[in-house]
Amino acid sequence: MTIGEVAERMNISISTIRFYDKEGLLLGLKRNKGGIRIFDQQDMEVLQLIECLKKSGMQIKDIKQFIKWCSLGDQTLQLRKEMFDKQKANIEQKIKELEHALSLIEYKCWYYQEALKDGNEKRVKQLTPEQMPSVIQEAYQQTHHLFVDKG
Amino acid sequence: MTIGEVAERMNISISTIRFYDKEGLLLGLKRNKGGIRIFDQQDMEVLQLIECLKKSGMQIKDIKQFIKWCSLGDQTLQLRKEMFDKQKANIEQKIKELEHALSLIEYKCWYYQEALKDGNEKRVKQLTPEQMPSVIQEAYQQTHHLFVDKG
DNA sequence: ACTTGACCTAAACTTAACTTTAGGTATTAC
DNA sequence: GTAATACCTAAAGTTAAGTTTAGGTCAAGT
Repeated sequence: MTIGEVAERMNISISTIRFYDKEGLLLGLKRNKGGIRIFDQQDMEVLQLIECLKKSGMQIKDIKQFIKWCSLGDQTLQLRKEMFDKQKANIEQKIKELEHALSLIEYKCWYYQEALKDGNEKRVKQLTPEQMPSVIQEAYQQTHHLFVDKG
Repeated sequence: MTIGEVAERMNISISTIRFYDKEGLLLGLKRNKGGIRIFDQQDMEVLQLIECLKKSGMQIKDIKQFIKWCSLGDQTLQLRKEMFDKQKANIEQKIKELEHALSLIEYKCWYYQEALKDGNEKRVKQLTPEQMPSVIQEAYQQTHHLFVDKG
């Protein structure tokens, strides 16, 4: 496959793929006699791995390091394991933070929904936790130290 | 409180706080006669809200927009609600992506742990899902289309 | 009086991850 | 044969979210 086909299939831009190649993330990528990149199934899989690791918050330079380690064989197994152990902890932490943020946002969604019923924030602002739906109450109790008077 | 005290308490750098102020995120922040910023409890709460929204992936310009809407009163309630509804969907999507990435990473952690027992990847590379621990099997089945031959 | 420390501003710099531009090659379509 | 396409490189530009720098004010301590 050519770069254009890969870009369309995977929904990544052509320039991004070339950028990854330049950065050394696509080790072993073949070219034809004219210098044009030819992608096979494995190259596609590397690209998918890159996208997944990026979504996990890993930086390009670390993905590059990992890919380089892969090419160096068994003596880098320990390093690769440590990298993933660390990344696992990173993701778990991120998920926790997002869940916490979600609590706040869910409270806010409910808050504004109530405020809109009245056209103003007076009533909802004065509600005590006991007067909130239990789902919101939980969100509120996790995050109410964050709430601003202004709403 | 002064900027230095706030920075230390909240573990944000002084320059970041000044940057937020310059960007208009700290509307209504007072100064003393010498021009020095004086923070009260409400300003701290706004800062906490900013940190939380940032962690949720919201951009500074959107946080700024929200804060501006707050200052415009009840006619912006609908807009504020829509912003949070949208942000709620964003976070839920992000959590899903992270959980998917976590599956891959958990598989990788297990993979390298097994590989290290042998000093190479030969055995672990050939295992079928039935031969994996069930937790890993689930992760594998969600993500095995991503795996590269090289490990 | 003078030095120190905490504050101030404006403006330049930084970093990551791309994207855009400018100029060139090679294959296919008419 | 020439025009349109899809590819190529190197280098400059972009954006977000800060950080750093340079130069200045002000209050407190010695």
